Amino acid sequence: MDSLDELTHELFTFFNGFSSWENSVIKTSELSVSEAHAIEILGTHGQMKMKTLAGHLGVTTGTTTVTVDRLEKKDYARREAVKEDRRIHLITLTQKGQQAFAEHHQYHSNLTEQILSVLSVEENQQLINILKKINAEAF
Amino acid sequence: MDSLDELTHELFTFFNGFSSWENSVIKTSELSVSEAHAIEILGTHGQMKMKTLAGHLGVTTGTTTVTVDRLEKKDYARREAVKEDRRIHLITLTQKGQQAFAEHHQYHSNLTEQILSVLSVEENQQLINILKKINAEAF
DNA sequence: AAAATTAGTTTGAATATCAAACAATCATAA
DNA sequence: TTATGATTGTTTGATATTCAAACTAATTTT
Repeated sequence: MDSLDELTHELFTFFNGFSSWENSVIKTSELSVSEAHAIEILGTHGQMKMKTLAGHLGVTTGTTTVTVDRLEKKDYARREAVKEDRRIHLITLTQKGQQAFAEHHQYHSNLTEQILSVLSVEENQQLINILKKINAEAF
Repeated sequence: MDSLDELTHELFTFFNGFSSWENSVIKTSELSVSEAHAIEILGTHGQMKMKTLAGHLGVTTGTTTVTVDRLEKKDYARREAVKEDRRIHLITLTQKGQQAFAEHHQYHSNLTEQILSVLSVEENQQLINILKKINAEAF
């Protein structure tokens, strides 16, 4: 097996491990996968309009309407009117939504610690360095 | 921002980039996400029974029945009887299914090359080394 | 002011998913 | 060897997810 194949294999094994970990974490919450993703985006980037949220989620605005409806019903988010343009609604996390975001972030930190525990200090630095490069340039 | 937070951020940025890349690749095909996942698992591990496939997919056997029905209808996979135990069906990729798997694998290689292009030879080696450790021990 | 554009919602259809009930087959124990 | 129990996979009924296209309301352009 050449180096390209080897890296491909390790990359996708890693990705799949991450995926199933993420899914199992979400299943412990009261949220669906799409709701959890919306909360993560809103928590990370702050309030935004429907169209921007749809863009981040990679789905249509129609789908996003439904997701935000459910989040609103469960009191994780709310729509806020904008005076300057009454077509626009800013989606904002409620207290409960921010709480859920914080909890989810804690889970992420836990996984990172788990990963760190199998790496040396030097490897940790290498990994940060490499990920920064990839994130900035590769996608 | 401490080192743990920094790594958490880079890890999940990387994971999200990977996710949306994977989804956009699947959207170019005639396959749904769940069908593509099933093909990837069957292509990687070879033929297996429903229950094992369901386990790999992280869904119930009921859901897997539906997925395999569709793959069979589109001629990507077929059920094979087992003489020793007639309850079991081995799910096998057809020629067309293997073709689809090969194409998908090619996409994966392309992404890996894209990632490699922003790394030095040394960083490439570091990344393989680190991923191997994580995949073997962390999840 | 009319026409075109934009933001978001609704609708109708296909797919995804689960839990629970079910049918067929196999294994075990009396 | 039969009766009981366990396993494998399918079906069913319900809810969730998603999209494209039609639609409404508001804003911008001409």
